[in-house]
Amino acid sequence: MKQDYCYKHPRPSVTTDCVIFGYDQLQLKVLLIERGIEPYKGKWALPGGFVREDETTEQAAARELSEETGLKNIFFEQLYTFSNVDRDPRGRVITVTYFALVNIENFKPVAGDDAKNARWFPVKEIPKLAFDHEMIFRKALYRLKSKIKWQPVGVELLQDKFTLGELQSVYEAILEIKLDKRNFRKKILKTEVLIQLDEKQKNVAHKAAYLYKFDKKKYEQLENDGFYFEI
Amino acid sequence: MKQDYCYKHPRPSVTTDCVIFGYDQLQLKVLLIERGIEPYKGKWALPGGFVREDETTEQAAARELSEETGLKNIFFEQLYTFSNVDRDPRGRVITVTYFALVNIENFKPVAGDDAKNARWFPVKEIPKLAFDHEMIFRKALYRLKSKIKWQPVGVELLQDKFTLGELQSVYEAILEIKLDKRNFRKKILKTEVLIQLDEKQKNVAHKAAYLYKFDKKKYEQLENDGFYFEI
DNA sequence: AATGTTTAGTGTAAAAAAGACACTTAGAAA
DNA sequence: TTTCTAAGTGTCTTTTTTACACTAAACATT
Repeated sequence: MKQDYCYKHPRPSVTTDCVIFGYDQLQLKVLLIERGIEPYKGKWALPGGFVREDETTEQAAARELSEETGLKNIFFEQLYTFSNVDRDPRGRVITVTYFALVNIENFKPVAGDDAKNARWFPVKEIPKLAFDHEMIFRKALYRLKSKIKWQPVGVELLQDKFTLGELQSVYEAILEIKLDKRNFRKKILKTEVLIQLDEKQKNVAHKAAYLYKFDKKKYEQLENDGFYFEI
Repeated sequence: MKQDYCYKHPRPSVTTDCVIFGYDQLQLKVLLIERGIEPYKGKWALPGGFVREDETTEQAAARELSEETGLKNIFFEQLYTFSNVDRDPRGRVITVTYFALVNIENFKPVAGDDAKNARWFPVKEIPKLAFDHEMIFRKALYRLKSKIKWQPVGVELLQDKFTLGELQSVYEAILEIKLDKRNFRKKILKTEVLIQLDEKQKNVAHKAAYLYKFDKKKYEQLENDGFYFEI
C-alpha cells in the first residue's frame, strides 16, 4: 500500500549511523567498522546502513545494532540528523544517528558477518573516521556526558548485577573526573534508588530492580528520547 | 557536482516541520497553519515543507521560519526526526523537526503569502492537528519545559529589553507553576547573570548583555543543539 | 599459613543552595 | 487625590553538596 510516491521533490538517500558505547577495563569504548568498499575504503566508520522502505529509522538502527553486536534489548536513543549536502561524495545522503549503550561482556563479534572488521576503540584513541563521523561521534560523546548527569543511564553499560564501585567507575570514565566514594554512594542510593541484594552481597546492585524502580522516569524518557528494543 | 545518485535504495521524501513558540499575554503560544490542500485540507498543522536538494535540513527550517514569521536571527534547534512509514497518507515521508522561540511582538503576519491562514494558538487550546503533528508538538513542549530548567532560553521569547517580572512570567507560563518573586530574582541574577540597565530602570534586564555574558554556554549549546541563523 | 593488596563499607561537619515568607515604594490609571 | 498594580528588597530554615579517614573482608602472592 506504500504506493506511488507522488511528490515532485528531490529524494535523498536516508541512512542511520549508530554510536555504540561500551565499557571495558575502566575505559569507555566505541564500536567501529572498517569499511570494505569505496569511498573511504579501509577507513574506520560508525556502523550504519540504509533505511528500508518498510521500516522506521528506529527500526533500521535497531536492526543495525543487532547485526553488529548480536545483542538485543539495548538502550538506544536518537541523537541528531545530519544533512550537509556534501557529507557523502556519492550524492545527497541524510543520516539519522542514534547512540546506544551496551554491555561489552555480552558482545560476541558476529561470526559469518560480511567479513567486516569490527573493533572497540577507547574513546581516547579514536582513529580518523570516514565521512563526517567524527562530528557524529563527538556529538554522541557530549550527549552521553550530559545525560549521565541527570539520567540513570550508567547501568546500561554494565551487566545485570554490578557493584556500586563498578558503577562509580563508569561515571568516572564518562565524566573524566574522580568522584568521592561516599558521596557517590549517598547520592546514587538516594536519587537513583538502586536496590541492593542480600546481606552477603551488600555491595551488589541489581539492574532489573533498578530499572523497575525507575519505571516512571524511564517511561517519560522512552516516550521522548530513548527506546528499548527487543528483536 | 551533486551528480547521479548511485544508490539503489528507496528514497523517501524529506521534509521539515517547525514548532514555533511565542509568548504573548501571559500565555505560551504556538504558530499553526491551516492547510489549503489535501490531505488534511482545512486542518491545522505545523508549518513545514520539503527540503531542497541544495540545502540542509537546518537551512530548510530556517527558510520556513522566515517565510512564516518574517523574523530573522531566531533561536531554533533540532528536535527529532519522525519516520513512521504511514505518517503521511501520500507515501513515505521522513520529517526532521525543529523547535523555535520567537518574540511575537516582532511577528508580522507575512502579507502576500500563499493565502495560508496562520494563527497563534495558546498551547492549552491546540486544535486537532494534521498528520502526527500532535506528537511533534508534545515533544517540543516537553523539550522546552526541560530545557528552560537549565538553559537560559526564556529570554528568546521576549524583546531585547524586558523586566525580570516578564521573564518570570515566561517561566511560569512554560513550567505551569507559580514562582516566588524574590527567589526567582536571586537565582536568575546569580546563575544567569542578567545585566540590569541604569538606575532609573533597575528592573529592566537586557537581552544582548545577557547573551554576551553567556557566550561560553551558548557556544557549547550552538555547537551541539541549537543555531542562530541570519537570513 | 602468613602477608600484602585491593575493594567494600561507613558518618559527620561545614558550606552552599533552595525555599518560605511580608512589607514599602513608585508609577499608572481612575 | 486616590487607588491599583508591579517593583524592589533580606533573613531565617531546610536541604543538598562537598570534603574527609579509617576498619573489615576478600583475594592474590609468597
